[in-house]
Amino acid sequence: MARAKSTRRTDLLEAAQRAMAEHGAGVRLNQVAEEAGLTSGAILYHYPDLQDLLVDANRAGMERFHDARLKALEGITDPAQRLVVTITSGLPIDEDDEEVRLLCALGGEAARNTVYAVLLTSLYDRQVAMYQAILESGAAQGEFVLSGDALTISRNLVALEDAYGYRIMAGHPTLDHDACAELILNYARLSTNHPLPTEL
Amino acid sequence: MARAKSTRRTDLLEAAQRAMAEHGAGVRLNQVAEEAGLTSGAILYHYPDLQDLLVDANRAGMERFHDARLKALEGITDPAQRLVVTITSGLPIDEDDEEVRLLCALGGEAARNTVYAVLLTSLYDRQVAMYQAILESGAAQGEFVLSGDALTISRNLVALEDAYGYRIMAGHPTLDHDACAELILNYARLSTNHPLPTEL
DNA sequence: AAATTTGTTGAATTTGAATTCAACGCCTTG
DNA sequence: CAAGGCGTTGAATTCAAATTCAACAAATTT
Repeated sequence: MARAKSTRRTDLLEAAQRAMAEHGAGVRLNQVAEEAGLTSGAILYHYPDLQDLLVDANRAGMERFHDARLKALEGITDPAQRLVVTITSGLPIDEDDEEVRLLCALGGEAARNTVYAVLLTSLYDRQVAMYQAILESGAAQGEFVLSGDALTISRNLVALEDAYGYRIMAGHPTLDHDACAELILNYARLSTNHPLPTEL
Repeated sequence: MARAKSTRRTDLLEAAQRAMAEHGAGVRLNQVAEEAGLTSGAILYHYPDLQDLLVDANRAGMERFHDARLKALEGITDPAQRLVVTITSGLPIDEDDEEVRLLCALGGEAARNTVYAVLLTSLYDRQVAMYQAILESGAAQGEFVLSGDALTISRNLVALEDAYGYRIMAGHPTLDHDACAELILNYARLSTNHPLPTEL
Protein backbone atom coordinates (compact mmCIF):
# COMPACT_ATOMS: atom_id res chain seq x y z
CA MET A 1 0.00 0.00 0.00
CA ALA A 2 1.67 3.15 -1.18
CA ARG A 3 -0.25 5.84 0.60
CA ALA A 4 -2.51 6.64 3.49
CA LYS A 5 -5.99 5.68 2.43
CA SER A 6 -7.64 8.99 3.24
CA THR A 7 -5.63 10.88 0.63
CA ARG A 8 -5.77 8.24 -2.08
CA ARG A 9 -9.20 9.18 -3.31
CA THR A 10 -8.33 12.87 -3.20
CA ASP A 11 -5.16 12.20 -5.19
CA LEU A 12 -7.12 10.49 -7.90
CA LEU A 13 -9.70 13.24 -8.08
CA GLU A 14 -7.05 15.91 -8.33
CA ALA A 15 -5.13 13.97 -10.96
CA ALA A 16 -8.32 13.60 -12.96
CA GLN A 17 -9.01 17.31 -12.61
CA ARG A 18 -5.58 18.25 -13.89
CA ALA A 19 -5.77 15.74 -16.73
CA MET A 20 -9.20 16.93 -17.81
CA ALA A 21 -8.18 20.58 -17.54
CA GLU A 22 -5.26 19.83 -19.82
CA HIS A 23 -6.83 17.42 -22.29
CA GLY A 24 -10.51 18.25 -22.20
CA ALA A 25 -13.55 16.05 -21.73
CA GLY A 26 -12.07 13.40 -24.04
CA VAL A 27 -9.17 12.82 -21.67
CA ARG A 28 -7.64 9.30 -21.82
CA LEU A 29 -7.25 6.87 -19.02
CA ASN A 30 -3.48 6.87 -19.51
CA GLN A 31 -3.36 10.64 -19.23
CA VAL A 32 -5.13 10.49 -15.90
CA ALA A 33 -2.77 7.73 -14.80
CA GLU A 34 0.29 9.74 -15.77
CA GLU A 35 -1.05 12.75 -13.89
CA ALA A 36 -1.51 10.50 -10.85
CA GLY A 37 1.91 8.92 -11.20
CA LEU A 38 0.36 5.46 -11.58
CA THR A 39 -0.39 3.00 -14.34
CA SER A 40 -3.80 2.69 -15.93
CA GLY A 41 -4.43 -0.56 -14.10
CA ALA A 42 -4.19 1.14 -10.74
CA ILE A 43 -6.73 3.77 -11.76
CA LEU A 44 -9.05 1.04 -12.98
CA TYR A 45 -8.72 -0.76 -9.68
CA HIS A 46 -10.34 2.20 -7.92
CA TYR A 47 -12.63 3.34 -10.72
CA PRO A 48 -13.55 0.55 -13.13
CA ASP A 49 -15.27 3.19 -15.28
CA LEU A 50 -13.29 6.30 -16.16
CA GLN A 51 -16.48 8.30 -16.63
CA ASP A 52 -17.36 7.81 -12.97
CA LEU A 53 -14.00 9.17 -11.94
CA LEU A 54 -14.37 12.18 -14.19
CA VAL A 55 -17.81 12.97 -12.84
CA ASP A 56 -16.57 12.72 -9.26
CA ALA A 57 -13.56 14.84 -10.14
CA ASN A 58 -15.72 17.54 -11.64
CA ARG A 59 -18.08 17.50 -8.74
CA ALA A 60 -15.15 17.94 -6.40
CA GLY A 61 -13.73 20.70 -8.58
CA MET A 62 -16.98 22.63 -8.47
CA GLU A 63 -17.22 22.22 -4.71
CA ARG A 64 -13.75 23.59 -4.34
CA PHE A 65 -14.47 26.52 -6.62
CA HIS A 66 -17.65 27.40 -4.80
CA ASP A 67 -16.14 26.94 -1.35
CA ALA A 68 -13.20 29.17 -2.23
CA ARG A 69 -15.60 31.93 -3.16
CA LEU A 70 -17.53 31.59 0.06
CA LYS A 71 -14.29 31.58 2.00
CA ALA A 72 -13.13 34.77 0.27
CA LEU A 73 -16.18 36.46 1.80
CA GLU A 74 -15.45 35.41 5.37
CA GLY A 75 -15.00 38.34 7.68
CA ILE A 76 -16.29 40.89 5.21
CA THR A 77 -19.54 42.49 6.29
CA ASP A 78 -19.92 45.56 4.10
CA PRO A 79 -22.28 44.56 1.25
CA ALA A 80 -20.40 46.65 -1.31
CA GLN A 81 -17.14 44.98 -0.42
CA ARG A 82 -18.80 41.58 -0.48
CA LEU A 83 -20.12 42.24 -3.94
CA VAL A 84 -16.77 43.41 -5.29
CA VAL A 85 -14.94 40.45 -3.79
CA THR A 86 -17.43 38.01 -5.20
CA ILE A 87 -17.17 39.44 -8.68
CA THR A 88 -13.39 39.32 -8.54
CA SER A 89 -13.23 35.78 -7.20
CA GLY A 90 -15.46 34.45 -9.97
CA LEU A 91 -13.04 35.30 -12.76
CA PRO A 92 -9.89 33.36 -13.65
CA ILE A 93 -6.66 35.15 -12.75
CA ASP A 94 -5.24 34.51 -16.22
CA GLU A 95 -5.56 32.03 -19.04
CA ASP A 96 -3.60 29.40 -17.13
CA ASP A 97 -6.15 29.12 -14.34
CA GLU A 98 -6.67 25.36 -14.08
CA GLU A 99 -9.85 25.50 -12.06
CA VAL A 100 -11.65 27.62 -14.64
CA ARG A 101 -10.13 25.66 -17.49
CA LEU A 102 -11.87 22.61 -16.07
CA LEU A 103 -15.16 24.46 -15.84
CA CYS A 104 -14.85 25.60 -19.44
CA ALA A 105 -14.21 22.08 -20.68
CA LEU A 106 -17.25 21.02 -18.72
CA GLY A 107 -19.43 23.77 -20.14
CA GLY A 108 -18.68 22.66 -23.66
CA GLU A 109 -19.49 19.09 -22.78
CA ALA A 110 -22.67 19.86 -20.88
CA ALA A 111 -24.58 20.51 -24.09
CA ARG A 112 -24.12 16.81 -24.92
CA ASN A 113 -23.85 15.14 -21.54
CA THR A 114 -26.74 15.20 -19.12
CA VAL A 115 -24.69 14.47 -16.03
CA TYR A 116 -22.37 17.40 -16.63
CA ALA A 117 -25.35 19.57 -17.53
CA VAL A 118 -26.98 18.83 -14.19
CA LEU A 119 -23.77 19.55 -12.28
CA LEU A 120 -23.15 22.86 -14.03
CA THR A 121 -26.75 23.97 -13.74
CA SER A 122 -26.63 23.35 -10.05
CA LEU A 123 -23.38 25.29 -9.71
CA TYR A 124 -24.91 28.19 -11.62
CA ASP A 125 -27.94 28.24 -9.36
CA ARG A 126 -25.82 28.16 -6.23
CA GLN A 127 -23.77 31.08 -7.43
CA VAL A 128 -26.93 32.97 -8.22
CA ALA A 129 -28.13 32.33 -4.68
CA MET A 130 -24.83 33.64 -3.35
CA TYR A 131 -25.20 36.93 -5.20
CA GLN A 132 -28.85 37.13 -4.29
CA ALA A 133 -28.06 36.97 -0.58
CA ILE A 134 -25.49 39.73 -0.94
CA LEU A 135 -27.80 41.96 -2.93
CA GLU A 136 -30.74 41.48 -0.61
CA SER A 137 -28.80 42.10 2.55
CA GLY A 138 -27.28 45.19 0.96
CA ALA A 139 -30.73 46.41 -0.02
CA ALA A 140 -32.10 45.70 3.45
CA GLN A 141 -29.30 47.77 4.96
CA GLY A 142 -30.10 50.59 2.60
CA GLU A 143 -26.68 50.40 0.94
CA PHE A 144 -28.04 49.20 -2.39
CA VAL A 145 -31.04 50.52 -4.25
CA LEU A 146 -31.74 47.69 -6.65
CA SER A 147 -32.85 48.46 -10.17
CA GLY A 148 -35.00 45.33 -10.28
CA ASP A 149 -35.46 42.14 -8.37
CA ALA A 150 -32.38 40.57 -6.86
CA LEU A 151 -32.86 37.28 -8.71
CA THR A 152 -32.72 38.94 -12.11
CA ILE A 153 -29.62 40.94 -11.24
CA SER A 154 -27.92 37.90 -9.71
CA ARG A 155 -28.59 35.75 -12.74
CA ASN A 156 -27.07 38.39 -14.95
CA LEU A 157 -24.05 38.81 -12.71
CA VAL A 158 -23.27 35.09 -12.76
CA ALA A 159 -23.88 34.97 -16.50
CA LEU A 160 -21.41 37.80 -17.00
CA GLU A 161 -18.68 36.18 -14.96
CA ASP A 162 -19.21 32.86 -16.74
CA ALA A 163 -18.93 34.44 -20.16
CA TYR A 164 -15.89 36.52 -19.28
CA GLY A 165 -14.28 33.41 -17.88
CA TYR A 166 -14.44 31.94 -21.38
CA ARG A 167 -13.08 35.15 -22.93
CA ILE A 168 -10.13 35.25 -20.55
CA MET A 169 -9.37 31.56 -21.05
CA ALA A 170 -9.47 32.10 -24.82
CA GLY A 171 -6.82 34.76 -24.38
CA HIS A 172 -8.78 37.79 -25.54
CA PRO A 173 -6.16 40.47 -26.27
CA THR A 174 -7.80 43.21 -24.22
CA LEU A 175 -10.14 41.44 -21.84
CA ASP A 176 -7.99 40.28 -18.95
CA HIS A 177 -9.08 39.68 -15.38
CA ASP A 178 -9.17 43.32 -14.40
CA ALA A 179 -10.85 44.55 -17.56
CA CYS A 180 -13.57 41.91 -17.17
CA ALA A 181 -14.04 42.73 -13.50
CA GLU A 182 -14.51 46.36 -14.44
CA LEU A 183 -17.12 45.44 -17.06
CA ILE A 184 -19.09 43.39 -14.56
CA LEU A 185 -18.73 46.10 -11.93
CA ASN A 186 -20.16 48.52 -14.43
CA TYR A 187 -23.35 46.47 -14.49
CA ALA A 188 -23.25 45.94 -10.74
CA ARG A 189 -23.06 49.70 -10.13
CA LEU A 190 -25.92 50.34 -12.48
CA SER A 191 -28.16 47.79 -10.85
CA THR A 192 -27.34 48.58 -7.22
CA ASN A 193 -27.01 52.36 -7.48
CA HIS A 194 -23.81 52.08 -5.50
CA PRO A 195 -20.37 53.37 -6.59
CA LEU A 196 -18.69 50.03 -5.65
CA PRO A 197 -15.05 51.07 -5.32
CA THR A 198 -12.65 48.67 -7.00
CA GLU A 199 -10.11 48.99 -4.21
CA LEU A 200 -11.08 48.22 -0.67
CA MET B 1 -18.27 11.50 -59.56
CA ALA B 2 -21.27 11.46 -57.32
CA ARG B 3 -22.09 15.13 -56.93
CA ALA B 4 -21.72 18.56 -58.44
CA LYS B 5 -18.37 19.89 -57.37
CA SER B 6 -19.60 23.20 -56.01
CA THR B 7 -21.64 21.56 -53.26
CA ARG B 8 -19.10 18.91 -52.32
CA ARG B 9 -17.05 21.14 -50.07
CA THR B 10 -20.18 22.56 -48.48
CA ASP B 11 -21.48 19.05 -47.86
CA LEU B 12 -18.32 18.12 -46.03
CA LEU B 13 -18.34 21.26 -43.93
CA GLU B 14 -21.95 20.73 -42.96
CA ALA B 15 -21.37 17.08 -42.15
CA ALA B 16 -18.43 18.05 -39.98
CA GLN B 17 -20.55 20.67 -38.23
CA ARG B 18 -23.27 18.18 -37.45
CA ALA B 19 -20.78 15.56 -36.32
CA MET B 20 -18.96 17.97 -34.06
CA ALA B 21 -22.22 19.36 -32.67
CA GLU B 22 -23.21 15.81 -31.78
CA HIS B 23 -19.91 14.36 -30.61
CA GLY B 24 -17.92 17.36 -29.45
CA ALA B 25 -14.42 18.50 -30.28
CA GLY B 26 -13.12 14.93 -30.00
CA VAL B 27 -15.28 13.83 -32.93
CA ARG B 28 -13.93 10.85 -34.91
CA LEU B 29 -13.20 10.70 -38.57
CA ASN B 30 -15.71 7.89 -38.98
CA GLN B 31 -18.41 9.94 -37.33
CA VAL B 32 -17.86 12.75 -39.80
CA ALA B 33 -17.87 10.22 -42.63
CA GLU B 34 -21.16 8.72 -41.47
CA GLU B 35 -22.70 12.19 -41.22
CA ALA B 36 -21.57 12.82 -44.78
CA GLY B 37 -22.81 9.46 -46.02
CA LEU B 38 -19.29 8.49 -47.11
CA THR B 39 -16.44 6.32 -45.92
CA SER B 40 -13.50 7.69 -44.01
CA GLY B 41 -11.28 7.29 -47.07
CA ALA B 42 -13.40 9.73 -49.04
CA ILE B 43 -13.15 12.35 -46.31
CA LEU B 44 -9.40 11.86 -46.17
CA TYR B 45 -9.18 12.32 -49.92
CA HIS B 46 -10.44 15.90 -49.54
CA TYR B 47 -8.98 16.67 -46.12
CA PRO B 48 -5.88 14.60 -45.33
CA ASP B 49 -5.98 16.10 -41.84
CA LEU B 50 -9.26 15.96 -39.94
CA GLN B 51 -8.27 18.96 -37.84
CA ASP B 52 -8.17 21.14 -40.94
CA LEU B 53 -11.68 20.09 -41.85
CA LEU B 54 -12.94 20.80 -38.36
CA VAL B 55 -11.39 24.24 -38.32
CA ASP B 56 -12.92 25.07 -41.70
CA ALA B 57 -16.27 23.70 -40.56
CA ASN B 58 -16.24 25.84 -37.47
CA ARG B 59 -15.21 28.90 -39.36
CA ALA B 60 -18.11 28.32 -41.74
CA GLY B 61 -20.49 27.71 -38.86
CA MET B 62 -19.56 31.00 -37.23
CA GLU B 63 -19.97 32.86 -40.51
CA ARG B 64 -23.40 31.41 -40.91
CA PHE B 65 -24.38 32.28 -37.36
CA HIS B 66 -23.16 35.84 -37.72
CA ASP B 67 -24.68 36.32 -41.16
CA ALA B 68 -28.04 35.06 -39.97
CA ARG B 69 -28.04 37.67 -37.25
CA LEU B 70 -27.19 40.44 -39.67
CA LYS B 71 -29.88 39.23 -42.03
CA ALA B 72 -32.46 39.25 -39.24
CA LEU B 73 -31.81 42.98 -38.96
CA GLU B 74 -32.43 43.75 -42.61
CA GLY B 75 -35.26 46.16 -43.16
CA ILE B 76 -35.53 47.14 -39.51
CA THR B 77 -34.59 50.74 -38.89
CA ASP B 78 -35.91 51.52 -35.42
CA PRO B 79 -32.96 51.16 -33.02
CA ALA B 80 -35.12 49.69 -30.25
CA GLN B 81 -36.45 47.02 -32.58
CA ARG B 82 -32.99 46.33 -33.88
CA LEU B 83 -31.73 45.83 -30.36
CA VAL B 84 -34.55 43.48 -29.40
CA VAL B 85 -34.17 41.43 -32.57
CA THR B 86 -30.44 41.12 -32.07
CA ILE B 87 -30.82 39.95 -28.50
CA THR B 88 -33.40 37.37 -29.53
CA SER B 89 -31.40 36.07 -32.48
CA GLY B 90 -28.32 35.48 -30.34
CA LEU B 91 -29.95 32.88 -28.15
CA PRO B 92 -30.62 29.25 -29.09
CA ILE B 93 -34.28 28.45 -29.65
CA ASP B 94 -34.07 25.39 -27.41
CA GLU B 95 -31.51 22.87 -26.23
CA ASP B 96 -31.51 21.10 -29.61
CA ASP B 97 -30.17 24.10 -31.50
CA GLU B 98 -27.31 22.60 -33.49
CA GLU B 99 -25.65 25.86 -34.38
CA VAL B 100 -25.25 26.92 -30.76
CA ARG B 101 -24.34 23.39 -29.72
CA LEU B 102 -21.38 23.67 -32.06
CA LEU B 103 -20.39 27.02 -30.58
CA CYS B 104 -20.57 25.59 -27.07
CA ALA B 105 -18.34 22.66 -27.97
CA LEU B 106 -15.94 25.15 -29.46
CA GLY B 107 -15.97 27.37 -26.40
CA GLY B 108 -14.95 24.50 -24.19
CA GLU B 109 -12.14 23.60 -26.55
CA ALA B 110 -10.88 27.14 -27.03
CA ALA B 111 -9.26 27.15 -23.60
CA ARG B 112 -6.88 24.47 -24.89
CA ASN B 113 -6.69 25.11 -28.62
CA THR B 114 -5.25 28.34 -29.95
CA VAL B 115 -6.90 28.15 -33.35
CA TYR B 116 -10.37 27.79 -31.90
CA ALA B 117 -9.57 30.51 -29.36
CA VAL B 118 -8.72 32.93 -32.15
CA LEU B 119 -11.86 32.10 -34.10
CA LEU B 120 -14.14 32.52 -31.10
CA THR B 121 -12.45 35.70 -29.96
CA SER B 122 -12.97 37.20 -33.38
CA LEU B 123 -16.62 36.15 -33.41
CA TYR B 124 -17.08 37.76 -30.00
CA ASP B 125 -15.53 41.00 -31.18
CA ARG B 126 -17.65 41.11 -34.30
CA GLN B 127 -20.79 40.64 -32.30
CA VAL B 128 -19.70 43.39 -29.95
CA ALA B 129 -19.23 45.66 -32.96
CA MET B 130 -22.71 44.78 -34.16
CA TYR B 131 -24.28 45.84 -30.86
CA GLN B 132 -22.09 48.88 -30.69
CA ALA B 133 -23.36 50.14 -34.03
CA ILE B 134 -26.94 49.67 -32.92
CA LEU B 135 -26.41 51.42 -29.61
CA GLU B 136 -24.54 54.33 -31.12
CA SER B 137 -27.02 54.96 -33.86
CA GLY B 138 -29.83 54.75 -31.33
CA ALA B 139 -28.03 57.24 -29.11
CA ALA B 140 -27.37 59.54 -32.06
CA GLN B 141 -31.07 59.52 -32.89
CA GLY B 142 -31.89 60.38 -29.31
CA GLU B 143 -33.78 57.08 -28.80
CA PHE B 144 -31.27 55.70 -26.34
CA VAL B 145 -29.66 57.50 -23.45
CA LEU B 146 -26.72 55.25 -22.74
CA SER B 147 -25.67 54.62 -19.16
CA GLY B 148 -22.01 54.38 -20.16
CA ASP B 149 -19.94 53.97 -23.27
CA ALA B 150 -21.37 51.80 -26.02
CA LEU B 151 -18.38 49.46 -26.03
CA THR B 152 -18.86 48.52 -22.40
CA ILE B 153 -22.57 47.91 -22.80
CA SER B 154 -22.03 45.92 -26.00
CA ARG B 155 -19.41 43.71 -24.42
CA ASN B 156 -21.78 42.94 -21.59
CA LEU B 157 -24.68 42.24 -23.92
CA VAL B 158 -22.68 39.72 -25.94
CA ALA B 159 -21.33 38.17 -22.75
CA LEU B 160 -24.86 37.73 -21.45
CA GLU B 161 -26.12 36.06 -24.60
CA ASP B 162 -23.08 33.76 -24.66
CA ALA B 163 -23.58 32.67 -21.09
CA TYR B 164 -27.31 32.16 -21.44
CA GLY B 165 -26.64 30.13 -24.55
CA TYR B 166 -24.75 27.68 -22.34
CA ARG B 167 -27.52 27.68 -19.74
CA ILE B 168 -30.20 26.93 -22.32
CA MET B 169 -28.10 24.21 -23.94
CA ALA B 170 -27.54 22.65 -20.52
CA GLY B 171 -31.31 22.48 -20.13
CA HIS B 172 -31.74 24.81 -17.18
CA PRO B 173 -35.20 24.08 -15.81
CA THR B 174 -36.40 27.68 -15.76
CA LEU B 175 -34.10 29.55 -18.13
CA ASP B 176 -35.46 28.92 -21.60
CA HIS B 177 -35.10 31.17 -24.63
CA ASP B 178 -37.74 33.66 -23.58
CA ALA B 179 -36.68 33.85 -19.95
CA CYS B 180 -33.10 34.51 -21.00
CA ALA B 181 -34.15 37.12 -23.54
CA GLU B 182 -36.07 38.87 -20.80
CA LEU B 183 -33.04 38.84 -18.51
CA ILE B 184 -30.84 40.36 -21.17
CA LEU B 185 -33.53 42.88 -22.07
CA ASN B 186 -33.60 43.87 -18.44
CA TYR B 187 -29.98 44.93 -18.71
CA ALA B 188 -30.53 46.49 -22.12
CA ARG B 189 -33.36 48.64 -20.76
CA LEU B 190 -31.27 49.73 -17.84
CA SER B 191 -28.33 50.74 -19.98
CA THR B 192 -30.28 52.44 -22.78
CA ASN B 193 -33.02 54.10 -20.74
CA HIS B 194 -35.50 52.76 -23.24
CA PRO B 195 -38.53 50.53 -22.47
CA LEU B 196 -37.66 48.14 -25.33
CA PRO B 197 -40.95 46.36 -25.90
CA THR B 198 -40.61 42.61 -26.27
CA GLU B 199 -43.24 42.47 -28.99
CA LEU B 200 -42.84 44.56 -32.11
C1' DA C 1 6.06 -13.85 12.02
C1' DA C 2 2.62 -16.02 9.27
C1' DA C 3 -1.41 -15.24 6.86
C1' DT C 4 -4.40 -12.07 4.61
C1' DT C 5 -5.81 -8.11 2.39
C1' DT C 6 -4.92 -4.12 -0.43
C1' DG C 7 -2.77 -1.68 -4.10
C1' DT C 8 0.12 -1.81 -7.86
C1' DT C 9 2.72 -3.21 -11.88
C1' DG C 10 3.88 -4.92 -16.47
C1' DA C 11 3.00 -7.96 -19.99
C1' DA C 12 -0.53 -10.04 -23.01
C1' DT C 13 -4.78 -9.45 -25.21
C1' DT C 14 -8.56 -7.20 -27.16
C1' DT C 15 -10.67 -3.45 -29.19
C1' DG C 16 -11.38 0.21 -32.20
C1' DA C 17 -9.97 3.88 -34.92
C1' DA C 18 -6.64 5.94 -38.42
C1' DT C 19 -4.26 5.14 -42.46
C1' DT C 20 -3.02 3.19 -46.82
C1' DC C 21 -4.00 1.62 -51.24
C1' DA C 22 -5.43 -1.31 -55.23
C1' DA C 23 -9.42 -1.48 -57.80
C1' DC C 24 -13.58 0.35 -59.66
C1' DG C 25 -17.33 3.30 -61.63
C1' DC C 26 -18.56 7.68 -63.36
C1' DC C 27 -17.92 11.92 -65.63
C1' DT C 28 -15.46 14.80 -68.94
C1' DT C 29 -12.89 15.69 -72.84
C1' DG C 30 -10.72 14.83 -77.14
C1' DC D 1 -16.84 6.17 -77.92
C1' DA D 2 -12.24 5.75 -76.13
C1' DA D 3 -9.02 7.60 -72.77
C1' DG D 4 -7.92 9.71 -68.56
C1' DG D 5 -8.72 11.68 -64.28
C1' DC D 6 -11.73 12.18 -60.23
C1' DG D 7 -14.06 10.46 -56.27
C1' DT D 8 -15.12 6.58 -53.88
C1' DT D 9 -14.99 2.06 -51.71
C1' DG D 10 -13.54 -1.88 -49.00
C1' DA D 11 -10.03 -4.67 -47.47
C1' DA D 12 -5.45 -4.84 -45.32
C1' DT D 13 -2.43 -2.69 -42.27
C1' DT D 14 -0.83 0.04 -38.73
C1' DC D 15 -1.33 2.29 -34.56
C1' DA D 16 -2.96 3.52 -30.03
C1' DA D 17 -5.73 2.95 -26.23
C1' DA D 18 -8.60 -0.03 -23.12
C1' DT D 19 -8.82 -4.13 -20.66
C1' DT D 20 -7.41 -8.19 -18.27
C1' DC D 21 -4.71 -10.63 -15.17
C1' DA D 22 -0.94 -13.25 -12.92
C1' DA D 23 2.45 -11.93 -9.91
C1' DC D 24 4.31 -9.18 -6.46
C1' DA D 25 5.01 -5.73 -2.53
C1' DA D 26 3.43 -3.17 1.23
C1' DA D 27 0.38 -2.79 4.98
C1' DT D 28 -2.71 -5.13 8.32
C1' DT D 29 -4.49 -8.73 11.00
C1' DT D 30 -4.16 -12.76 13.75
